[in-house]
Amino acid sequence: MKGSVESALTQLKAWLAQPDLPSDGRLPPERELCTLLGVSRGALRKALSTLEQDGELWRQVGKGTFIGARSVEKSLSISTVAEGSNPLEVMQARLLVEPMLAGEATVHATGAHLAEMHRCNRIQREARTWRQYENADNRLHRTVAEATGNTVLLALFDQLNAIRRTVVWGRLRDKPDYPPADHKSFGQHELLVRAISERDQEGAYQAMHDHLMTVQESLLRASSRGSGSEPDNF
Amino acid sequence: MKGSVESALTQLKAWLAQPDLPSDGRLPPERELCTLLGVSRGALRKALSTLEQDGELWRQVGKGTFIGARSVEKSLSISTVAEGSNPLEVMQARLLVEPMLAGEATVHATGAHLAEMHRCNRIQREARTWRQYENADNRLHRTVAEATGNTVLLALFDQLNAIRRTVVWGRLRDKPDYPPADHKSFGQHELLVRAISERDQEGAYQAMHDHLMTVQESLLRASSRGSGSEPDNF
DNA sequence: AATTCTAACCAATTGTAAATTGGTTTTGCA
DNA sequence: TGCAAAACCAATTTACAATTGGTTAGAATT
Repeated sequence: MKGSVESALTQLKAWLAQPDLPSDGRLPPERELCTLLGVSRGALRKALSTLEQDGELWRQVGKGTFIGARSVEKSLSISTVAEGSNPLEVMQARLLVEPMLAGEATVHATGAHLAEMHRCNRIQREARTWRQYENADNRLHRTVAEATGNTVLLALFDQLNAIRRTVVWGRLRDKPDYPPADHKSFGQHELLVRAISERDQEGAYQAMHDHLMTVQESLLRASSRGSGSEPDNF
Repeated sequence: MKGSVESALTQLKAWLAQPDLPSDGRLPPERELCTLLGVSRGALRKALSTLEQDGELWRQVGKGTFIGARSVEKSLSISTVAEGSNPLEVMQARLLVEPMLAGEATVHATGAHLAEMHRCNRIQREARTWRQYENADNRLHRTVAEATGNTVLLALFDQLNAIRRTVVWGRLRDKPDYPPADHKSFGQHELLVRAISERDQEGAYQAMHDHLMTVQESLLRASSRGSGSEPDNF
């Protein structure tokens, strides 16, 4: 009959109105529920589908059908994301996000931000250990994010950074002992800070993009070189 | 003999100095390693223990023994970020992030992604309740993030979305009962999906940007109107 | 002829039991 | 007494079967 789906919808709504449904918001599997309501599985599924579009329940393969809104805490775990990712993917995300942050920083950066960036540049030039260089690099990138003046963007950067660290952790065994000598990054970092200082939005975007491109290139070079350590300040 | 532990420590350090140890930093299980080094398990364990106290490796039952420092997962609290933010700031972050995601989606979107986006468009056109409309909107935006094919970008979008929901949580009084009638968003959503379908990167970026601009405008209009409900699908 | 129902199959997830692994205790031996 | 070997324990991973939402093909019904 034609109205079988509507009938199923009615039956389903009536069943959901029951006061004694399980407290975890999970309703029986479709194969049980359809016999319980005396409708075919197809009709039940169409009824469930409309209720899902209304946001009154949500379904997931292998898990079940649940009342209410989907739980959000799914992919917020940094380690979970990191496990399903790889250095190249993180790098490409950085290539999209960080130049945008640099461009935004040109609009909102304060004098304190600029001073801190210059300080990072100086520390990098004078760095004598890899650790010093790396710390200054991290600090510079985060200062750019701070300079956007947007706490949400800063939180996103921190999330990206945490994912990056977790992805790299375990892969990078032995870091070099000394900072890079003939390194492009020196000049690129200074170009970046200059562009932000001069409120050159496009220039800052480009400088950050170029810098991350060289990082990506050395990353690719390293991974193609085999199991060797990943270089640069990735 | 007395110096068996010291012998084990020496052997172990020599083994760790090997250049071809596995890249994940994991050592062979104790039962293998002790035969490998020709020492008893007890002596090996004492040697491992001293190295662990020195922070040169860490161990966990059932997992293994690893070189380096334990990974630390510091979880970034969404509610903390949300408390120090506001709807306008979230909106500006969206304006910077989501058009970029849309542009990237044009490169990597699969047929399944496009089908899902069209489905969201259709549901929005046919929506009869606000909740239906809002669900489809959320779904569409998330599908765009999925279509980037980058799990890190997807995680960042989820983070941004979670912040948005938390920020809006306490401020949104009463939602309208019916979906928007003369709404710009209809056309904008369809423009967006069309641009992604046609692999028009710049067009997708622009469409998402325009869409979010109208959302922001209505948000500003609402907040200037006083304590009234924030409209649209913010 | 069209629709709907049934059954089978698929893919994601969960549940479970066995195997693995670091930590501890017991036993054997010199 | 001291140490090595074995046995045992608990946390974790792995392998595999069972469950569950999603899909498709063919039979059944109208």
